[in-house]
Amino acid sequence: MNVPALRSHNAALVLDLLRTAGETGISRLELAERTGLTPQAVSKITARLRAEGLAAEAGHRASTGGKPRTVLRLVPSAAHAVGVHLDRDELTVLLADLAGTAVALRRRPVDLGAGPGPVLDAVTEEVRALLATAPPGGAPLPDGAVLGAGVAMPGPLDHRSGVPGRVTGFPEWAGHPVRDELAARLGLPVVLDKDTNAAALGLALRPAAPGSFAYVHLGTGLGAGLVLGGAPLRGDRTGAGELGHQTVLLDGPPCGCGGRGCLEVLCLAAVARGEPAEAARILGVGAANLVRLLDIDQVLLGGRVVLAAPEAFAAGVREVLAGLGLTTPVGLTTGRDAVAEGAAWLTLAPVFGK
Amino acid sequence: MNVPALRSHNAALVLDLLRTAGETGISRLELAERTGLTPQAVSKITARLRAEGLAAEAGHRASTGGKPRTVLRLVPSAAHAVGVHLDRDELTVLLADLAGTAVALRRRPVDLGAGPGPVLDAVTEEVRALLATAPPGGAPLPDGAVLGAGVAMPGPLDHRSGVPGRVTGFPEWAGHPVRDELAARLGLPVVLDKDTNAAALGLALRPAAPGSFAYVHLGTGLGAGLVLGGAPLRGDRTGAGELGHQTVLLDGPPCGCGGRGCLEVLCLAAVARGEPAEAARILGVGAANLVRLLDIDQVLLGGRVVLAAPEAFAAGVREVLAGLGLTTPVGLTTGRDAVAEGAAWLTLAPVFGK
DNA sequence: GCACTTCGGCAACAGCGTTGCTTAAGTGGC
DNA sequence: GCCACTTAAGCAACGCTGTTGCCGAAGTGC
Repeated sequence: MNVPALRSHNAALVLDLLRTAGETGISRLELAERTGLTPQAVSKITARLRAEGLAAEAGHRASTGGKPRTVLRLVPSAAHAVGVHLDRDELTVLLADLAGTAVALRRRPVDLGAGPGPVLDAVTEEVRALLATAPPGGAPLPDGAVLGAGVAMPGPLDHRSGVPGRVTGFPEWAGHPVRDELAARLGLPVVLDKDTNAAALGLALRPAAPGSFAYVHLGTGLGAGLVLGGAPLRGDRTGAGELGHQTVLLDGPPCGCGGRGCLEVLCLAAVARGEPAEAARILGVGAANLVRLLDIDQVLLGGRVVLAAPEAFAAGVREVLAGLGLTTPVGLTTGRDAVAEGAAWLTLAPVFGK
Repeated sequence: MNVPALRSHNAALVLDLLRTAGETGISRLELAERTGLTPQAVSKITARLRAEGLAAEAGHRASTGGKPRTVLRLVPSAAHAVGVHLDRDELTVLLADLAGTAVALRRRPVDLGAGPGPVLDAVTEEVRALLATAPPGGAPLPDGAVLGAGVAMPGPLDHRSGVPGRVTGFPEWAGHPVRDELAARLGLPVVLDKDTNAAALGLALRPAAPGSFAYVHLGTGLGAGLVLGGAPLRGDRTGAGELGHQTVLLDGPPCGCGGRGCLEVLCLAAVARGEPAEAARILGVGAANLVRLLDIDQVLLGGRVVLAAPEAFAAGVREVLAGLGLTTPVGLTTGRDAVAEGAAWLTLAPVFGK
């Protein structure tokens, strides 16, 4: 690392603290304490950030016997990013500001099975329309205000090259250079990642997020996004989080993956049989395995099947954990746009050194 | 991060490259390429390291039409660390040099069940004896040459505070300040960690180690050390790697942990029944779960039970992985001192920024 | 009204890696 | 044997980082 890299490292550190402070804001001295830098260094860094329009002063704290601290806040409108959630049957595109808040959103049905050509046409159209109209009622976005686009889709795929692998049931996507093609079409930097990873990233960057947690997604399939020590775990082949094909029943029913007794098969079979309590129990066993293996701080449940009966699933999972003496909190994700928001974070995160 | 921190960061970066280059050595220009620093910066850094005695010039490369590159090497004898493996029935202490090579070793039987008092007496005695006699035939160690001691023992424990939890079958250790007491007795900085974590750390720091792997240990129990992206995963409660209590047989035989169908119970039962092939198959299922969930690059098997029939276990695990279409390499750890060597790395690793 | 406390900017500074140049030490053509 | 060329590595000057010392600004409380 060299001196310019040190500079941007520290700027990102300060920006991230401004971000997590949210609308409450944070003073220069608090920034100094949290970063370990001297107050004078923080003054210089925040002066640069203010000059760039990324931060602004916003009132004062109460005095404690001397000059009151000046509160600084992130300026969310200083930059934006596009988040694209390309699901099997639906396309969601949204524009997020620097704080990750969605300021505009478009949605339309798609069929992944139609292949990359027509689907990427649809993505391009929707993103262009999104940028042309957003923000609603505000001034049009100036040049350079959109940092890029993050695209989340079902795995398997390779996040480094931005190329999908053999998506189950959608063979025409395998090997298609989705990231590079979209980058060329949109004229923006594009990042591609698995849907569960994007959702987990978005959850990890919430101000009160625990350091390590698992986002367990039960929808058309079963997958997880793992966040360990604040960072999403992807693995070299973007394969991490394949919770659905964990063997939890030796010599159990066969699965299309070649294995037997896979968590996904058992859990979805219970759902199909109309036994939600059993599905929740099986999901709980999978969650307990995660908690014990990875020593995580929290389990977050999401996905269509879970959100159809959220409290029942949460209670079922909690019961399994409690039965093993685990006190790990079990939460629920809200809203259907978690993946699209996380996709926007794929582009925003580097600004904050994440 | 401030300027002095930047300096030591880069020094650690260079030291780590010198370490992984081993006896082959590495030239200044190669260091510059690998670190991204300019050759001149590398020259300054290596000059400081040479002045401190941590690095030395060692010959030249063949010329490629100009001045031949000067080869630099780590000076392993520049510093040492103590590694302590405190197992249920045996105590191993060794002295490792800066390259992690054991230069002296002592071993004696102990009984963890005797409680912290007599056992820590034994540790103190053995470490003192080790330092008094080592290195054999060489000059006595100068002051400050021993950076500290790493202690590895069976979990559960808290690596941050250096205090064991309720070790199964050894309740008198729970809450005993092992790290602080040993630090006071030895007059050295002490780091405490789980045996599997220490072994995994040592394996992770071998020059050719993959970025992500699992060290699966089958001995008196079943545990794993997880290395993800080059760094051991410990978790906030040092609980990561609890592979033994993964449920792999829903509603299977009960386990002392409160669960059912735990991998450890099934695997050890197969061993006890004299069915090593079945034990290997079960272990393979556990390994496959790890590979799929974490997208790791390699599985390394170790522990007394495995090492009693190493090739049979490796073959059995490979077969399960292959049956699932996984080509992840399965290796074996050699030698009974892997944990003690890893324990020494607990102290050495920070020198190299690890 | 004044002493005191606390915050934050100005100016000078030490030290980082970088740049431009020089010297050292080889190869290979003639 | 000489010389042009190539490559490696150190010296000196430099830009820029965060730090230190100091001072004015802006509050509180006797």
